[in-house]
Amino acid sequence: MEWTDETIARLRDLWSQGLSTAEIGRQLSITKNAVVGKAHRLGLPPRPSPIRNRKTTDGETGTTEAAPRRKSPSKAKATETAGSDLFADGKDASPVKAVSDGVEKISEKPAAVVRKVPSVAPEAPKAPQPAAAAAAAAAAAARAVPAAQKETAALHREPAAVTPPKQEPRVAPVSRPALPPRFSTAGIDRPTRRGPSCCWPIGDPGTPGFHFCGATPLSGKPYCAEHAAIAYVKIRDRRD
DNA sequence: CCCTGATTCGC
DNA sequence: GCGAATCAGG
Repeated sequence: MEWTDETIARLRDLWSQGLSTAEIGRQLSITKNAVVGKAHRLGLPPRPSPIRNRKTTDGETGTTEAAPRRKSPSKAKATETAGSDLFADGKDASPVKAVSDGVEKISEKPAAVVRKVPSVAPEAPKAPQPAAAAAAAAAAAARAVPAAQKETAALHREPAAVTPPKQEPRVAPVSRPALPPRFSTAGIDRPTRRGPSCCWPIGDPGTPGFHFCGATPLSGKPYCAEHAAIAYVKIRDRRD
């Protein structure tokens, strides 16, 4: 992973918006582990952890030993680059758009939806805490959507034709080259100019045409005026 | 099971 | 510094 200014800016932004690490990872086409790891290294404020504070400031139990770790890390590491050729050949993800046309509601850019939800609070768009809370709630809501649809599908299940989707609710159940997100930002065009630039994603992350807006952002915001309007205010029909 | 974030530690 | 493996709670 090449941590450019843009990716770091996006990480920071998405992180502060309260998106889950996995969600951020999906947008950046990296794993949640990478997101968390980088966030820590950047000293980003930790968000409410689902687990208990394993380490209190002080050793209190003393017997806090549970050291079963590592099995064969190098093995998993080795396969890392092997799968990348999946989309390295001529086949790109061009059919994605066409196929996803009818199902994009439940699969395309879930975070984009999330991003504009907290904007429904016109009073305090600046307040970090409420915004983060709203974003978190929105994220939960976004997750609930596909889940609800899954439930509905289950309820109306036909005895004849049932295709067990198993998981991946965010991904269209239709045949599509399931995004091969392993795509470094290396090939993505980035602003030649140094300094702040709008990091609004254009296109689908991980696909060949993906790039960032690159326009001059509002001061203090990671997006330009146009995209900041979409990101922070107004719930509107957005078309890329 | 699924999800989440946190931590560890080989690279 | 990076991130997969792992842990651990909901």
